[in-house]
Amino acid sequence: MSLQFDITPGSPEPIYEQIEGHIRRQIATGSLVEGDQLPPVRTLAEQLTVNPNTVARAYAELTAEGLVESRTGRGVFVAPRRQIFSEEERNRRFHRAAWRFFDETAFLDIPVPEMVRRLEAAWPDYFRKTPTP
Amino acid sequence: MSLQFDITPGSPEPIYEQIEGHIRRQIATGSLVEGDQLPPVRTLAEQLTVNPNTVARAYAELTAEGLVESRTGRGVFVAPRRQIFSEEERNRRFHRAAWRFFDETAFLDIPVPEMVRRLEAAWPDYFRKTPTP
DNA sequence: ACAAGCGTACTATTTGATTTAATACACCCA
DNA sequence: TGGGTGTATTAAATCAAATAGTACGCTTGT
Repeated sequence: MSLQFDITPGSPEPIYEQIEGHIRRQIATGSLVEGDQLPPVRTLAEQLTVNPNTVARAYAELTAEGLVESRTGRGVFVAPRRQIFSEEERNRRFHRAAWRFFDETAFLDIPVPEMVRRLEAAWPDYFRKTPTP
Repeated sequence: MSLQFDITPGSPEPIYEQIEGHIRRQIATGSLVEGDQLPPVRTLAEQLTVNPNTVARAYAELTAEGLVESRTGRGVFVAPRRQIFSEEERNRRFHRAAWRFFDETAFLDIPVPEMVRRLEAAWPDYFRKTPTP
């Protein structure tokens, strides 16, 4: 697959994290499914005008997370979707995410019920982004 | 006030952002209210074992946001709570916060209704944190 | 008027992460 | 065997974060 996306070189978010983010989202939304091959390191690097090491780093971290699998000499493939985190870890992560969300929206003066309504409304939009063609 | 909190030096989040975060949260939750004076730059710097410049940077950004006001020669004080952002900016920020939240929770395998329920449950907990004594 | 306490500004330096660069190696498959 | 794959290594360049030290101007209380 060609993995159509661009990166923002000047961004405070490191390039390798941007790459991870794009791929995570594509897996989360089903644009990439189990068994799909990611572009070769050198190919994606050329496409993004970026050093192969940077792409390799992104792939390595996704591999460490268990989201993708690297089959040596063959390529990197989307892993079967399984329970990645323990119950405790999931709670920790949810808590962190929720607090960050509150931190970022506390000064928007949006009442909680309205906030929840807008979140529910935003979810399908997030999920439908980059739909499978 | 003494602003009891610590910072994590090894963290990927810069120290000045950690300081901003703590103060923003205290304002958001009412632990700090309009007119309250923040600790002097040098005092907070000593308390956190951090360079005064780092604290000054945090204060400067909070001032730029309009959350606090610097009265020259007197100190930095919590500003009157007003509408800080335009409608458009508020929407932009909500959208960004929502997407980041989805990014961070997409692999937790929590169904959306459960997610919303837990968010609503977490809100009072967030708000009651560090209550006014 | 003075001194103490406050925010602010400036320059210089250190430190660490990010990114690029250039190789090199091992594996898989036609 | 050869081309394509992931991976490892070392070196260098770049940039933001943080520290250090100093200085200036403002306000307040004496």
